[in-house]
Formats: sequence, C-alpha cells, structure tokens
Amino acid sequence: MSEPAQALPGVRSTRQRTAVADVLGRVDGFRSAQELHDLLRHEGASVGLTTVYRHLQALSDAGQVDVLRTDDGEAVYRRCPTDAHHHHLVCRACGRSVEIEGPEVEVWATEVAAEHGFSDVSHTVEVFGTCAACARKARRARS
Amino acid sequence: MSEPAQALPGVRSTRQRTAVADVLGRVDGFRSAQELHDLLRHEGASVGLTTVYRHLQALSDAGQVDVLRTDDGEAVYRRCPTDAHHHHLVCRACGRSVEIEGPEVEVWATEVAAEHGFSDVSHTVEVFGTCAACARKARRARS
DNA sequence: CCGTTGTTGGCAATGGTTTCCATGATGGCG
DNA sequence: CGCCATCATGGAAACCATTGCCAACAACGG
Repeated sequence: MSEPAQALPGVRSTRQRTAVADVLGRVDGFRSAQELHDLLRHEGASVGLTTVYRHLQALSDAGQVDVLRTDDGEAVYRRCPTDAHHHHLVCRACGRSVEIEGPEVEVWATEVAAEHGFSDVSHTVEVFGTCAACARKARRARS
Repeated sequence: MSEPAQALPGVRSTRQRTAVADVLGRVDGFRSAQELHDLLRHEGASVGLTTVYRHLQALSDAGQVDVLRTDDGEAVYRRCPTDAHHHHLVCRACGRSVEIEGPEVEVWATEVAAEHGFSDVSHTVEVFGTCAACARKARRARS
C-alpha cells in the first residue's frame, strides 16, 4: 500500500478511515455525514458517527472532498475525481452531481470583486437542477 | 411607515412584522436571525425570536429578502434594493455586501445545465472577500 | 511485555431553527 | 357596541446536525 490515499504525518491508516474514504469513492453524488454513516452500517463496516464526522472533516481540510450546504443547512460531502478548482451541477432529487467549470465565471468573480475594492476573494458557485433520470421518474409518477 | 411594504392577502400588518422589515432595511449586510433579534431588542422594539424567524421566512418566501448560509450553516438574511435576480459580494469580516450581476454567468449556468440534461435549473453564486475598510483595519491591527 | 501515543465511539452538550400551545390582538358582523 | 372567529405572538419544549468529552482501545517502539 504505497499511498493512494497518502498518509499525512501523524495520521494512522485505520479500518475506519479507509472505510469512510472508500464509501465516498463509491457513491456519485453529495451525501450527508449521516447518510454515509448509514451506508457504512448497512455494509457491515460499522463506524461510529463521531468518527465519520471526524474523517470527513479531515478529508475536507486536506482538500480531498468537497463540502457544500443544502438549503436546510445540512453539510454534504463528495469526493471529486479532480483536485483542481471546479464547481458542481447537482441533482436536487437524487444528489448525483457533475463537475463543471467555467473559466469566464472565475474571471468575472475576480474582476467584480476588484472593482469594489475587495481582496482575498473566494466564491461559491453551484448549479442545481433535476437530472434527466429524475425528471423522467417524476413525470411518470405524476400521471 | 410611508411604504405599505404591500400586504399579501391574508397577512396582517402588525407592529412586529413592520419592525422586522424595518430593521432589515436599516442594515447593509447579511444578518442572522439572532442578530436581528438582538438589534430589535436593543432598540426597544422587542419581538419574540420565534416571530422574527416567522417573518424572515415569510419575507424570504415572498422573495423580499435574500437568504444564504454561512460556512457553519447559519442562515443570514438581507433585504435587497432590487427584486431582480442578482448575486452578492460579501465581506467576510463585517458582513457588508454589494449586489452584483453577471449576465454571462446566468447564461453559462443555463447552458452547462442543459448540456448535461438537467432541467428546472437554479443556481447560487456568491463571492466572498475582505472589503477595503476591513482590510485596512486588519493591516493596522497586525502591525 | 510495557508504556506512550494517537484513535475510536457512545453519550452529553451545543446551538440554530421549528413546533406547540396558550394567550392576545384584530376585524367583521349582528 | 360587543362578540366571536380568525389569525398573530412568543415562551418553552422539541428537533437535529454537529461537536466536545472521555474512557476504552489498538498500534508501535523500545
């Protein structure tokens, strides 16, 4: 195990840490800590909820997972294939998400901030919608 | 007072409702429900915290205030001069904010969503930074 | 084998937000 | 003018995601 998930100094690679990182790699959308905890439990690889939170925090600090907040304030996590700066197109219904990027948006954000004398600029850009599959499902259910 | 602030059908205009709408008009940045509640209390126009939440929710449902979530999941509210769709440039330190708009961003969001088959699209775009005043203050403090 | 050190996880505490419910204000109507 | 149905209010309790606490525990070096 040379290092795919790489060892930060002073961080041991435990069963729980691996389990959390793994399950994040297996789902394709943003999931809440509690959902991930349930998934793990159902797979038998039970991990304490506290520990799930701990590792999610650590992974997010290390920049290995993206975090965002749903409308009702819950934090949801996703491991993204790329480390580079990017944004997401997220399905409101199923949570599936696609990485997207928009160079023009980056530029725009920087410029507009500078115009108003703001420094140390960051931004959040997320696009929400209903993915094709969920739209189809909803249409069927409605009839 | 002068301004009817318009009455939605079935909504009475009470002292509390007016007070909440008013204080929102008097501050220039995003404020949490609890901050607004404190402000009201200190002005003497005391309103129950529950009622503050209720009216903020109503105003936000009516599209008269913008809501966003801080990094730690707290909801913050702001009454914006314009009803039109727009985004914000928010100072991380003092909460002051400026309305901004970016037609190109709107277009980009719509297009990229369509490309991936998403419908019923919405988006959140917020830019954070340190405003000139707070940057100056911070620099002075550091020396 | 032992001690040191970092990890785990149940439980309690926190804190923002919502729900409940008893009380109070309002406005229409007889 | 007074009564009643209706809606608003607000304190307290419930909720719920998240964090703090701490005792039990595993791994590693010596």
